[in-house]
Amino acid sequence: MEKASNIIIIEDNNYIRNGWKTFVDFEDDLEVIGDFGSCEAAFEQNKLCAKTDLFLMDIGLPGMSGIEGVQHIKMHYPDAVCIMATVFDDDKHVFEALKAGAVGYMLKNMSPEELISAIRSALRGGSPLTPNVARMVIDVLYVPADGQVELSRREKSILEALAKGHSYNQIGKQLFLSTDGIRYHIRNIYTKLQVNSRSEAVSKAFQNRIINPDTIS
Amino acid sequence: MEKASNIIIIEDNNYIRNGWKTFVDFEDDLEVIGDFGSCEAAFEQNKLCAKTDLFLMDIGLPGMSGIEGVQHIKMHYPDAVCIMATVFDDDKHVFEALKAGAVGYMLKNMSPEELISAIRSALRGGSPLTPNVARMVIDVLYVPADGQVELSRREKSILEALAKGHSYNQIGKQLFLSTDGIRYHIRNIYTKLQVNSRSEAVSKAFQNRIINPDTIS
DNA sequence: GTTGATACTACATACTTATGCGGTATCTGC
DNA sequence: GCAGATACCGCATAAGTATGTAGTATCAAC
Repeated sequence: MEKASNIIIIEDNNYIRNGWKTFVDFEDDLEVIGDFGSCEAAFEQNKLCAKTDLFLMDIGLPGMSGIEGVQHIKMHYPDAVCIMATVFDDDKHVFEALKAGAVGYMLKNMSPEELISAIRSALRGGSPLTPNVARMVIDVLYVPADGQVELSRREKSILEALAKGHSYNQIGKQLFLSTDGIRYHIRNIYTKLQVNSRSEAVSKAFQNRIINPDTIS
Repeated sequence: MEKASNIIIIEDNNYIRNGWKTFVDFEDDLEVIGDFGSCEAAFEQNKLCAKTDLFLMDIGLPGMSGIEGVQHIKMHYPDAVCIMATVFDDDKHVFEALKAGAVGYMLKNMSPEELISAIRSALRGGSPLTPNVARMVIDVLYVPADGQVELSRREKSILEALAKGHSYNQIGKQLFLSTDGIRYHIRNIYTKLQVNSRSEAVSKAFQNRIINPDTIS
C-alpha cells in the first residue's frame, strides 16, 4: 500500500480543528501529522512542515493570517499544497487566497465527505472549489465576444514586445524589421484595438487576454 | 412547486445525447425542452432558445463549434448559462470555453449524479468545474509572493490612469496635481516596480494584479 | 529645533512615440 | 496585365516620456 499523505491542520477553533483531525485521520490514505492553532506554531516545526503534503488552514487566524501563511508555505515548502477553509466567500478573500497560492477554497459548512474528497483531489493535482467560489473565478476570465479582435501573429509578437517595454528600435532588431516597419504594424494594432497609445494597447491586450500574462518575461 | 428549469442539450453523438436527456428529464426540477446535434439546428429554434435557462453542450461539434456556440448564446440569450461537456481537458479548450462565457466545464466521463449536480449548481449561480480544470484556472491566478509590491493609493490611481492611456497632463488635471507632480509619482512607481517605461509598468500592474482589469474603462 | 521622511513643484534635455503621407515588392483574383 | 490587398520602408514633425537635479512644505520623531 502507498504511504499515507501527510497533512497539517492550522485552525484556531479547537472544536473545528479536532473535528477535521478526527475525520481526516479516519481515512487510511491520509494522516494528520500536526495540528496547530496558529501559523507561527506550525512553522516552528520546520521538519514537520517540510514533509507535509497538504496544509488545511483557516483564513482568519490570530497573528499571521491564513493568506500570509500560504505565502510562507509556497516560499518555504513549494511542493506542498494548501486548502483554505473559511466562513467567508466574498471576492476579496477568495482572490487573496488564490493569488497567494492556495489551490483549494472551501467553505466551513462543507460536509466531512466533501472535506475528504477536497483533500484527495487537491493531492491529485486538482483544485477543490465550491461552485460559488469557482464562479467568481470564472467571471474574471469571461471576455465579452465583441471585445475580441483578430491580430496577426506578427502583431501579437509586437504587442508582447510592447508590453515588455522594448522600444521600436529594439523590437525592430529582434524581428529583423526596420523601426519604421514596427511603426507600421503598431499603427495597425492601434486601429484594430481602437487605442492611440502604447500603454493603452498593452492594457487592452491584457484585458482581452490577447497576450498571455505568463509569457511576458 | 417551482417551475422546472428549461434545458437544451447540444451534442452530436446520439447515444450520449439521449443518455443525458434521459437522466436530466428524470429530475422533477429539470426539463429538457430541446436536444440537437448541432448549434445551427438549435439556434434555428429561436423562441425555444429564448426561454432556455441552461445549455448543456459539447465542445467539438460539427459546423459551428461549441465555443462559437457559447459566444452566440451569450450574445443573444445573455441570461442563459452554458455548461461545456467534453473529452478534452487541455488548457486551450478550457480557457477558450471560459473566456467565451461558459460557466461550467465538465468532462464527459462524469457520472449521471455529477451531471445533475453540475446543472443544479450552474443554475444556482455556481460554476461546476472538475478539480483538474479548476486547477488550471487557479494556476493562472497565482502570483508568486516576491512579485508583490506595496503601492500607495495615489500611485495606484496614477497607474490606472496610465493604463487608460492618459497623458501626464491629463492625469494632473484629474488629480489636481501639477504635471511634474505626476512625474514624481511615476518615478516612484517605476522604482518600486523596477521598470522604466510606461507600458512596462502597465504590463507589470496587470501581471501582479495591482490594478483590476475590470476597473479600467 | 533639527533631522529625516514624504509629497509635491519646477526646469532642462535626450529620447521615444504618434501620426500623416508617399513609396516599393509580392501575391491573388479577374 | 492590372486592380487591390498585404507587408514593409522612409521621412518629417509635434507631442509626450524618462530622468537628472534642485527647491519647498508638512509632519513626526529624537
